[in-house]
Amino acid sequence: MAIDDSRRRRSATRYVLREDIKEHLIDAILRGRYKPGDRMAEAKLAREFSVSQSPIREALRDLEMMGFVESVPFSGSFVRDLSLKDMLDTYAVRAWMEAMAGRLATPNLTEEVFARLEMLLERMTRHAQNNDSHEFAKADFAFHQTIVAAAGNGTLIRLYDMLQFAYWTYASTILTGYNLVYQARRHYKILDALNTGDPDLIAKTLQDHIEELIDRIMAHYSERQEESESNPSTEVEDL
Amino acid sequence: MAIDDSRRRRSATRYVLREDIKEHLIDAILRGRYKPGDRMAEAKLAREFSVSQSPIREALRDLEMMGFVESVPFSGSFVRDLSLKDMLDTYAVRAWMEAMAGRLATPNLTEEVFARLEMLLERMTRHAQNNDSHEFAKADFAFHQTIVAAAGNGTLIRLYDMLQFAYWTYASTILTGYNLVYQARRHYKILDALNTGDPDLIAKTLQDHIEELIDRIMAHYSERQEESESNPSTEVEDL
DNA sequence: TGTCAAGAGATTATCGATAATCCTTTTGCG
DNA sequence: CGCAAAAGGATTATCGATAATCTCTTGACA
Repeated sequence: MAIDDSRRRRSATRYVLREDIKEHLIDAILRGRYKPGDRMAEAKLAREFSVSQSPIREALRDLEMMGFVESVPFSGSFVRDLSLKDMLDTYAVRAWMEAMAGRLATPNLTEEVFARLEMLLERMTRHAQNNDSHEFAKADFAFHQTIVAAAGNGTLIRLYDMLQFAYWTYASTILTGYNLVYQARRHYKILDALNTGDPDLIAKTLQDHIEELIDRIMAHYSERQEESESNPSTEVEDL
Repeated sequence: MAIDDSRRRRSATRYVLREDIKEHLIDAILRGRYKPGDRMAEAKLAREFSVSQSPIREALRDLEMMGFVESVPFSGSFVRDLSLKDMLDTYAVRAWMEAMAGRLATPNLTEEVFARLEMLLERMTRHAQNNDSHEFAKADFAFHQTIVAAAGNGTLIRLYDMLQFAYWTYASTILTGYNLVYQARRHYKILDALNTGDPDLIAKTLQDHIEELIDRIMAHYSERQEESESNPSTEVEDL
C-alpha cells in the first residue's frame, strides 16, 4: 500500500526498515488481518518479517501514536477497536486542526502556496477520475498538509504529521465508497475561501469540509448497522 | 525533577527505564546542560546512564514527540531551539486544544468532575503558597487534563498526553517567574465558566486562560531582549 | 588553487541473546 | 472444596555486539 510519502532515500539501499514495517502493519490492520483486540507480539512479527525485534518495536510505537494500536508496558501492543466513535473522534480533532491551520495560514498565502494547491487539486482530480483511491488519498493529504504548513506553527505541523491522516483518508474513502470525483471537486470551495483572505470564512470552510466527511461516515455506519443487526462488528474490515 | 506522574510500579523494581531516562533528559535540556543544536548521541548517553542504547533510543523518540529534540534518520537527535516562537507555537496549539476540550466536555460535567477539579485547584493553591513550582505544575496539568478527559475524545486525549504540557508549564513558570498564587487563582474563572454550562463561554475562557500565559511569556522575552541585546540567546537556559 | 573521490572515524539502525516481568496453571495446605 | 503460593511458559524490556550509513578529512588530479 504505502500511502506515506516524503521519504528521501539518499542511498540506493532499502531505506529505514521500521518505516517499511510500519506500512505493512497498518495495511494489515486496515485489511482486517489483525482484528481489534489482537495481540501484536513483537517476536512473532519479527519472525514473520524476518527481522529482529527492534524495528518491529519501533514500528509499533508509531502505530500507537497514530492510534492504530494500544500499548501497555510489559504487556504488549493490541489492535485498537477502530469503531465508529474512534473515527469520529479522529475526524473531529482533524476538523479543529484544519480550522486553526486555515486561520493561521491566512496571512501567509503566497503565490507559491496557491500554485501548489492548484497543482495538487489537479492531481487529485486526475486520480479520482482513474478511481485510484490510493493515489487520491496521497494527493488529498498533501493538499491539506500544504495549508497546515502554510500556517507555520511548528507544533501544529508536528501533530498533524503524527496523526498521518493519509491513512485515515484511505481507509474511510474505501470504507464508505465515497465518490472520488465529487470528493476532489469539494476542494475548490476551500480554494475559493482561501482566495477571499477572510480567516473566519477559511476556518469555517475547512471545518465544514471535514465535517461533511464525518456525516458521510456516520451515514455509512448506520446503514451498515441496519443491514446486519446480527453481526455486532463495526470495524474497518472489508477493504 | 520528575514532573511526570501516573506511573504505577507494580513491583518493587525500578519501573520502566526508558521513562526514567526521559525525565532526566528533559530536565537536562530545560536546565541548559544540553544547548540547542547539541547532538544527543545514543551511545554517549548510554554510557552516561550506564544502560544500553535501546532505552536511550526510545526515550529520545518520546522527546521528539514532545518537541524537545529533532531526529533525522541515520543522523541523530538534536536539541531543538526552544525559542520564543516555539513556545508560542506550543501554547497556541494548547489554547486551541483546551477550547475544543471545553466545548466537548460541557455535556459531561458530572459531579465527580467538578469535585476533582475543586480538589486539584485546592492542591494547586497549596503548592503555590509553598512556592513549590514543581508540584504546582503537576496539579495545574492535572486540572486541565481532567477537562480534556471529560471531553471524551480519545484522539484529543492522546494528543494532549503526548505533548506533556506539564513540562512546558514547569519550564515557563520558572522562566517567567510568574506569581504562582495568582496563577492558581486564575483557575477559578475556569471553574465558574464550567458551572454556567455554556460551551461558547467555556471554550473562550479556556482559550483566554492559555493566551494570558502567551502574553506573559512574550512580555518576558521582550524584556530580556532589551536588557541584553549583545547576547543573542533567547533559549530556556537559566532554570 | 579548487574539486572530487576514497578512507577513517563516528553514529545510527539492526541483530541475536538475556533478564525482567506478566499471566496461567498447577500444587500445597487449610 | 477453596484459596493462596509458586512453578512454567510466554512476552516484553534491556543488553552487548555488528552492520549500515553518514560526515569529515585527506590527498590526488586537473
